Amino acid sequence: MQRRLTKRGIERRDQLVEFAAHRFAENGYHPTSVTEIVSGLGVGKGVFYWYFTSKEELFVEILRGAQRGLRRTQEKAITGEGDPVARIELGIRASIRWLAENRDYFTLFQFASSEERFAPLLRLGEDVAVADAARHIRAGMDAGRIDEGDPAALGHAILGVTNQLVRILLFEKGEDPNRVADAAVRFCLGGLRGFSGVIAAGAHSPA
Amino acid sequence: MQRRLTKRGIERRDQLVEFAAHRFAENGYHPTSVTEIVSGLGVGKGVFYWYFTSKEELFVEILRGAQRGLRRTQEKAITGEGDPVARIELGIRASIRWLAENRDYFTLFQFASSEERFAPLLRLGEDVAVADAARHIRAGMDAGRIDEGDPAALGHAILGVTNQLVRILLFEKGEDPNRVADAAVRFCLGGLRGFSGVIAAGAHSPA
Amino acid sequence: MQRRLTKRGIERRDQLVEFAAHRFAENGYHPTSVTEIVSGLGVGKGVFYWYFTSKEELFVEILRGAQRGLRRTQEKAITGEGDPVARIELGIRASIRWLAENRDYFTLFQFASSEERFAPLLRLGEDVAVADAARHIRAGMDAGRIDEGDPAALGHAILGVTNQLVRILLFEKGEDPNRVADAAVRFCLGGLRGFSGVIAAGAHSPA
Amino acid sequence: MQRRLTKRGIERRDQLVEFAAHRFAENGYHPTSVTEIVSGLGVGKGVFYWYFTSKEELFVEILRGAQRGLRRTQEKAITGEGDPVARIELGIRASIRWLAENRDYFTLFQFASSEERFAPLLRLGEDVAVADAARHIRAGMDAGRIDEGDPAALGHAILGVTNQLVRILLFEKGEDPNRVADAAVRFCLGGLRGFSGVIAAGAHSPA
DNA sequence: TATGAATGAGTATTCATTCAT
DNA sequence: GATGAATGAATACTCATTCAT
Repeated sequence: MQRRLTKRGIERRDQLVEFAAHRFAENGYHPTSVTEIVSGLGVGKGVFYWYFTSKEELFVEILRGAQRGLRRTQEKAITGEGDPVARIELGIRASIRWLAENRDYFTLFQFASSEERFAPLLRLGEDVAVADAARHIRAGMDAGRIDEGDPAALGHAILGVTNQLVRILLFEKGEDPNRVADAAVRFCLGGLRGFSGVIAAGAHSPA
Repeated sequence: MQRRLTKRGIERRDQLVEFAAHRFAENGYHPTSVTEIVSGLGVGKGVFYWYFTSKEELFVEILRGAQRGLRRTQEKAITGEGDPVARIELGIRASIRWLAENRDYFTLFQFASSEERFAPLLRLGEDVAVADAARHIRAGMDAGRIDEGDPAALGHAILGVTNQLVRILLFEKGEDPNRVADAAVRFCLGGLRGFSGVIAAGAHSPA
Repeated sequence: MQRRLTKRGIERRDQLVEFAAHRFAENGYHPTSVTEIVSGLGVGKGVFYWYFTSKEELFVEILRGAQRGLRRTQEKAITGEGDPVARIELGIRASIRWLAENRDYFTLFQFASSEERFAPLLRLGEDVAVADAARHIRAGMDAGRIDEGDPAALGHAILGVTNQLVRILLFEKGEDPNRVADAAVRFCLGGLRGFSGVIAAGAHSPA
Repeated sequence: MQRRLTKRGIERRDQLVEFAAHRFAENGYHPTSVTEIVSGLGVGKGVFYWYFTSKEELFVEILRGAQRGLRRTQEKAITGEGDPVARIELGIRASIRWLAENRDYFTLFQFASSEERFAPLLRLGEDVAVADAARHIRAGMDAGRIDEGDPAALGHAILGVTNQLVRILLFEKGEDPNRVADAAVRFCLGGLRGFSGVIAAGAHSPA
């Protein structure tokens, strides 16, 4: 929706985004009704539709904002670092730090990934982050510091580790973000160096 | 619901479970209505509530069945293998094989993880699998084949890698399950051996 | 909506159609809400959507039924009459009689004609009736009893006269249907014989 | 609403009337929202309620304006013509010409006739036009050029023919206004001369 | 005069669940 | 075991109107 907003309008809009993000994270997207959002803010229902064309649009906006925030944090973190492996490490640490501070958004990412409507948008953001990582991985390979392999796949592996450890160690067990980051970094950098496996690749078990 | 079912009753019930699982995976849990399920099977609504007390109960049952299936596959795969690292590898490969053949369930796991109601049940299953892996990891550490660390955390890291690669490489890019397994195994075994990182652990960036 | 209805179901459905037709006629289609319809019948809201997919569908169904009823009446009226002009007259009289007894439907026709969504359906019915009349008119022309001209246009002229006189004389002034029919027939049969006009055709006033 | 308007105010008001009339005709009165009207003109909502107390008031105003316009056209057309039948003919021709050039208003008349709220106003205008015609008809009867009968009823019959032929021939089939007028005049003048019917008046079919 | 913001009752429709047969 | 019918609270969204500035 394109609307010229006054200062007051911008504030209202931000209020809505923030409050809704919190409720969505806490209660789920579907179970959170528009009525709940507006009455939680003590405003009329029309207010919601003055700022957003639909509940879906609001969610997409929240998602976009969160992705932007995470990405900025990552970029800021690796600025000035030249070593590709170090850049990867810094990226992982920055992501975990950001997620620790934005638990709501992490939950929203989780949900978005499970709905056909939102998953593509989420993937878009993931792909950008993974492509970034892949560039560093490529550089690491060229420098002989990382085993040859598909850089994008390795980037996704890092994403998988990070998300799972954040969910379990950080949010479920309440561990310290830095220790979670240590564990993630250690596993990922080890993973990047690879290991051929006990069972010869190709000698797969029968279907 | 506990009901003594005739043979025909059992078939009906299974039909419902199977059909619903497919629709839930395809369309989402919330967007799929009970009406849609029963009319898709050409039966009346009473049938549904004869076998299940609620839509939620049905979903839980589907989830439980899927977890049971995955677990059995994993157990079967490692039976007879004594080496702990090989057991881990076999477990990873078995999981990926099973997920490749049960895409619907993978999607359902995703969704379950995003709803407060179902997440605990999902975690339960994950914890069992992770505990299994952790035992092998512990054994690997004792044998000096795996770097010291928190076995459960490492187990979760493996889970994270596996799920992400399955989603992206297998389902999104359509790669061959065996090649996906190769990539996952390689990354995970490397990860288990760890790598101390370029930046000294503990020397974290400022919050 | 295709549904196997029990006897009770058919009754309910008929109830809904009848009641809604009355309310639509009395109050207008838009101003009459689904809530009003169901609560007027003392049933839950779901009942409405058990029988109809939408308010619009219900209206279309009402419209179709009314058109069918009018048409049947017209057909029955002219059965057995061979003279084309007499057939026209009988058709006019039958229409007016039917409209007098189905005032609600007349009002609904009026409304339908004013909404882009429903107008085409209405025109379809009108066209059928006009085509019927046009056949008789054609026959009348061939017999030299009606002036040459476009039969369809003449049929529409008859329709226009009939509807307007029904609205004004019958419904507004409350005149007797037979007298209204007399006036309509007289005007229409005169109109069919035509009159060249005082001002020469073609000598049109300036735009 | 009575407000002393500046020149600019009058222009704004006219803009609103014109634009709204077009949207109402195109899209229907109910489906066209005030928001749509003001945003279509690129102004705020306050503007609307500065000039009109309600959407309904605006519609009434549009209707009144249209009726005034049509009436003026009719009056101008018959000015200077003394023969009553010719006056009728000129009136019909003028009406059709005006409707051809004001299709939007024709549609609005249609709608107004179908809503209890607006119908009385519409009838008022119709009655004026019919009364006019009735005077000429009366004169024609006195001069023996038109069959005896109820002049008002005959006036309405003319109105019915005109409206229907305009809708079908002019708007639906896109015929030339002059040819439509020829057909209408011919039918109406014929109708005024009447025809006793094949079936004896009074010998009505059974109810 | 005009704007953007807000109101809140109202709308059509959905849907998990229950009921009578 | 199974059906069609019914429930009614809930949902997302609309819109004529009002208000503060």
